[in-house]
This record gives sequence, C-alpha cells and structure tokens, in this order.
Amino acid sequence: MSVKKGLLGLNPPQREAAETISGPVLILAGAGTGKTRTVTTRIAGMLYSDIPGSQILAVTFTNKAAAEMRDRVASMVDQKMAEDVTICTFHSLCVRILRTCIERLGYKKNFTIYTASDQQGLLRKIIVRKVSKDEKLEPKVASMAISSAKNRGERPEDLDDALIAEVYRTYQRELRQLNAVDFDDLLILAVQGLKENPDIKKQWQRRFRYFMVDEFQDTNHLQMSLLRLLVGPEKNVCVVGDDDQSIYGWRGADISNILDFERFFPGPKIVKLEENYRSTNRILRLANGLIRHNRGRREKTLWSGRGEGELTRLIAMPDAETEADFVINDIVEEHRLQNRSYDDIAILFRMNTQSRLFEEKLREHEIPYKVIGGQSFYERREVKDVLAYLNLLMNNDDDVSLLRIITTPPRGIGENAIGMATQFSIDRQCSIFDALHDIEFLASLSMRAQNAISRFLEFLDRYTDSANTDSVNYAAMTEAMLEEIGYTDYVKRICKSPDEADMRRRNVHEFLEGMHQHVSNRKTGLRGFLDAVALMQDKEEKEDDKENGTGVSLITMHAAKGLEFPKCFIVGVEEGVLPHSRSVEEGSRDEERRLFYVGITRAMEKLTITWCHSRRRYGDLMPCMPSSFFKELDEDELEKTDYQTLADEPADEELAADYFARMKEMLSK
DNA sequence: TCGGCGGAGTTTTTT
DNA sequence: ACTCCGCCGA
Ligand SMILES: Nc1ncnc2c1ncn2[C@@H]1O[C@H](COP(=O)(O)OP(=O)(O)OP(=O)(O)O)[C@@H](O)[C@H]1O
Repeated sequence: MSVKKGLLGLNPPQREAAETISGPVLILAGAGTGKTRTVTTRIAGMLYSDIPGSQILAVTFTNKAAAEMRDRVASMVDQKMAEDVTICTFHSLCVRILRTCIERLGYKKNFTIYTASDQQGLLRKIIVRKVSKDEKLEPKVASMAISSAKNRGERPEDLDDALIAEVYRTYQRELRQLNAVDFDDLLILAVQGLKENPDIKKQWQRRFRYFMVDEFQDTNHLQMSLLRLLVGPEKNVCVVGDDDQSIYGWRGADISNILDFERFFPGPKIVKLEENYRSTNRILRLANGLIRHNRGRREKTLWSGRGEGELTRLIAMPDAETEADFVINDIVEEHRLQNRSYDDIAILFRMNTQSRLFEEKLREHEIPYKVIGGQSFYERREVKDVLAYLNLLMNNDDDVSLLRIITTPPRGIGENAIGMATQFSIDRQCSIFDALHDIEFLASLSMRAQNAISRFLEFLDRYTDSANTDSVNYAAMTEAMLEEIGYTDYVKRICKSPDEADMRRRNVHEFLEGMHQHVSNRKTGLRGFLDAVALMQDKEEKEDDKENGTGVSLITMHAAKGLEFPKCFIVGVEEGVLPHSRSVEEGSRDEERRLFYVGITRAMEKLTITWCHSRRRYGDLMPCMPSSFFKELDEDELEKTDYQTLADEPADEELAADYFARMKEMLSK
C-alpha cells in the first residue's frame, strides 16, 4: 500500500509505466503529458517498495533537469532514500566512470576536463603550427567538425577534409599528452573503457539495476552505446521521449535511437500518453498546428483538461529596444495587477545574445531575474585565470592552463622563453611543465629567465602539494596564492576603470566563496569541484544561493526544454533567427520548427510571441522579416497586433510617450 | 618583457 | 557596437 501511496497523482497509463519496473519500458508522448513526472514518481515508487536507491540510475540531458528531478524525488520520499539515487547527466556519469578506470586507457587519474574555451585554445595553437596562413581555419569551426566526427564515431582517417583530419589527429595526440579530455572524450572513453575491460563493465553493471533516461530523443549513438553497456541482463530500463521535441540533431542526437531501443531491448512495454496537464487548449492547438507541418512525423493525439484559455498574442515591434520595453512593461503590469509572481514568467529566445537587452531593462526596473545558461560566470576572464591555476595544480601536465597563467600576472618569463619551452616540449613529447624542469632546456636560456623559471616552479610545487592534500581549506589556500603572486594588483593594472577592477575582484571573491561551499558541502575535494565546474553543474546552484532564487527566467528555447511557466514570451521571432539562417542553410528547418514547438509548449496559461521590423546587427540597424513559421500558425488561436495599435490604447500612454521620445531622438541624429 | 592600440570578426543551439 | 587578438613602441 505504501507503493500505491507513492504512485498517487498518476493517470492509468502513467501508472502502468511507473509500476512496470522489470524489463524495458518505452514512454513516447507529446509535450506536457507528464513523462518526467512519471519517471520521478516511478523512482519514488521503487524506493517505497524497498529497492535501494543506490541501484537506481536516472540520466537526464541537462544539469538543470537533473537537479529538478532530484528535488522532485526528494519531495516525495524520505530525504535519505532520495540521496542514494544517482540522478545525473550522461557526461557526469562518464566522469564518475572514468575517474575509476581511465588509467586503463592510457591517461592518468588526475586528468583535466577541457571546456570549450580550453579546447579552442589548444586548437588555435595547433592550427597556427599546422596550417599555412592562406588556408584559414577557425578554431571554432575545427572544434565543431571534430566534435561531430567524434560523436559519429569517426577517427581522423575517416574524414574527407585532410586539413581537419590532420588537426584532429594532432589535437587528440596532444590532449593525451596533456592528460586532458574534452566533452566528447568523456563519452568516447567511458564507452571504450567499459568495452575493453570486462571486469570494469561487470563492476558497473552490478552497481545499477534500474535505469531511466529522460528526453531520450536527444541521445546520440555514443550515449546509446553507453546505456547498452551499463544495462545488465535484466534489462530494467525505462526511456521517455518525444520525437517532436528532438532539437539536438546538430550534436549527433538521432531519433532512430527510439527505434533502435526496441531492437536492443526487445519487447518493451510501450506507453502512450495523450492528456496534456500543462497548457490550455488554445496553446496546445497552436503548437499542434505548427508541428503538423513537419514531414514524416507520426501524428499524436494531445488534449488538455485545462480549459480553452486565452488567445496567444502575436505582436510586431518596430525594433528590439521597443520589444524589450513592451515585454518588461507587460511583466510589471501583470505583476502589479494580477499579483503574478516573477517566478511564473519566462522570456524565451533563440540565441543567448538576445537576452542582453532584456537583462538591462529588467535591471533598470529592479525586477528580479535569472539568466539560465548563457555566458557563464566561469567564462569570466578573472575566474578563468583562477580556474587555470587550480587546474594546473591538480594536473601539472595541463599545458593550456600553464600557458594561460605563466604570464598572468607577468613574472619575467616572456614570449621567448615560453616559445622555446613549447618547442622543446614538442620535440621531446613531454609537457611544458617537464620542459621547464629540464636541465638541457634551462641551459639554453639567459640567467635571468632561468631564475624566473625556478621561482615559478618552486611556487607551483609548493601549491601543488597543498592542493593535493585533504582537509586543506582550498579557498584560503587560493587566496594566499593570489596574494603571493600579486594577482589583485595585476587586475587593478589591466582594468580601465576602478569600477571594473572592483567587479572583477568581487567575482574572484564570489568564486572562492562558491568553491568553499561546494567543497565543504560535498566533501568531494578540489578535484570534485573542478569537475563540477567543467561540467557546468554548479550554475543553477549559484542562482539558488542568491536567496529564494526568484525572478523572471531568461532562457533559450533549447535550455527551456522540460521546463514550464504560466506566462511565456517568445521574443525576436524573425526569419533568420527562428528559423536561424544557419539552420536553413544546413537544411534543418524541421528541427527549427520543433524548437519553436518546444518554446510554445512551455507556456501553461498565457503566451506572447513578438518580432521586430528591424534589429541591430554588427552595429547597424537591419530590416527584418517575420518568421516564416507564422504562416503555419492557426489564425484562430492568435491575436495579431502591432506595437502601434497597442501604444494607441490609453492604458499604455506612458509607453507610447517613451516610444515617440525615442523616435524623435533617432530622427534628430 | 609589458601594456596600449588598432583591426578584424562577431550571432546558433549544450555538455 | 563590442570584444578579442596580434603587433609594436617603451
Ligand atoms: N497525472 C497528472 N495529474 C496532474 N498533473 C500532472 C499529471 N501528470 C503530469 N502533470 C503535470 O503536468 C506538467 C507537465 O509534466 P511533465 O513536465 O512531467 O511533462 P513532460 O511530458 O515531461 O513534458 P515535456 O515533454 O514538455 O518535458 C507538470 O506540471 C506535471 O506536474
């Protein structure tokens, strides 16, 4: 009966899926039909029937989804029970696997996880060395090409482009030498580790008995391989997904995994869910009408018991500035008149850069908000500097970090010495750290440089020791280290204004605070903290720390998948933005349509879609066209207006005055 | 060796 | 418009 209690709040098909804990289960259902709720309740139900949490693994696609699932499970069962369940992303699961067995694959245990910017730093170095000036290759382009090759399981020799193949080969060799792995390697190496080492595979298969994967439509082949390796002969594996919400094709995600699921895990119980518990029928019909334009898709029934609701507004704006003003005004009004919590409101967009204007306006109006995803705190220059120091202390062979900090602040080791050390490390196939120790290398330098290097190495050794000692206060250690090298003064020097220097100092402080908290809460050591940062696991937590974590959410439609908000704005919906021109070029219009579908289906009660007649691009004002997807939206579910009409309404006098004032200003320029 | 200036490129989406 | 990278003068 306690099992039943756990499964309360599910409808019959959901319940059937939750109760079927033996053998494969495939839940295929549209947006908002309670797939995730079924999974979380399923976990809770299992815990109620005395299955140890430690045997349960639930994999999600983003850290945010993992955190949310963990919270939801924790609210349903005893705290202790919930803690034992492993709920994480594929990537963090791989890190856990690799920390136990990467030595079998020729890496050292203290390997560093390279973020996108570390990766591009390394690629830049390789490109400069390998590629002549006339064939120009952007590090970013190279990283995309290499990443997609890796996700397709292709080796350098499988690539058509000889240039990329050569860069790829060198890149991979260097990563190994630096004892570093990139994001894709996490998956590749974990799969390889399990495949090549039956004992390790057995060990991990014994570790978990029950598996769940949310947003299964977004898994790629590597992730599928990993799942197959982990799932034991019992095949207790439940995956949930929606082919209409597949939006990560560009990362190698392939919905044919859904078909393959039946192949690898034969005879699954297939569950279909048709009742949407999230949105009003008007919103649902709008979304269904749009997605129906995708070719080769299986039609789904989807209905809602939440009433008809309001029409979706589709509003034309003169420019992005006015758009932001309008949205923020609407939010203020809703908050004041309807007493709507800011937490219930989200602004969705296609690209992270689109959030900036909205952030500014929200700050202006002193409205609390949170930017989810986007330019991370950890991408800040000063934070990256400190991170590079810490990464280097944990892995002295990490040349990318070493090269970053050896001149930050300048310490008498200049371009010349660094260039020679790099060359030496290439010739000798060793790390730069090792090169700096080499007597023969040192002999080729001036006395001055030799002294600077030996001071630097002494410094590194000293802090490497404390960083690798347990029960050290790492934040205090880092602070002492920064003090010793005069980092704060250095920052002051390179900043243009005292304000900027102050902000950067505060960022470093906040970073150290966060580090201290993470390390003392989880007892994972400095290594664990650095892994979490690389996997971007801490981002959300930071938000929460900022008391109650309340506010309007600013989020891309990609990152919003799986979330829901009573009131949503989808902004900047212009041709070239959604669908994005690059996607149209690549022929993935259908995926863009799915993305729009995901955006629309985030809204529970009220949806507003806006677009601009003109938008600033590369500095100057460019005319824009409305998204071609608008033609596919059912007119009956829409209330089409433009800003002018709204501004003429008396309620918005203030806003109109604002607008005309700005027009005047623009004309007078 | 260091810091300031000028030019180029910038806008997908995430782990 | 804004940021990052590379080049050059002190
Ligand atoms: N049986 C139910 N009774 C009441 N509410 C439900 C039920 N099932 C789901 N819900 C609610 O419906 C909303 C959507 O659920 P959930 O997020 O699990 O859907 P989903 O299928 O995972 O959606 P998406 O595919 O968009 O991520 C949630 O607020 C959830 O609490």
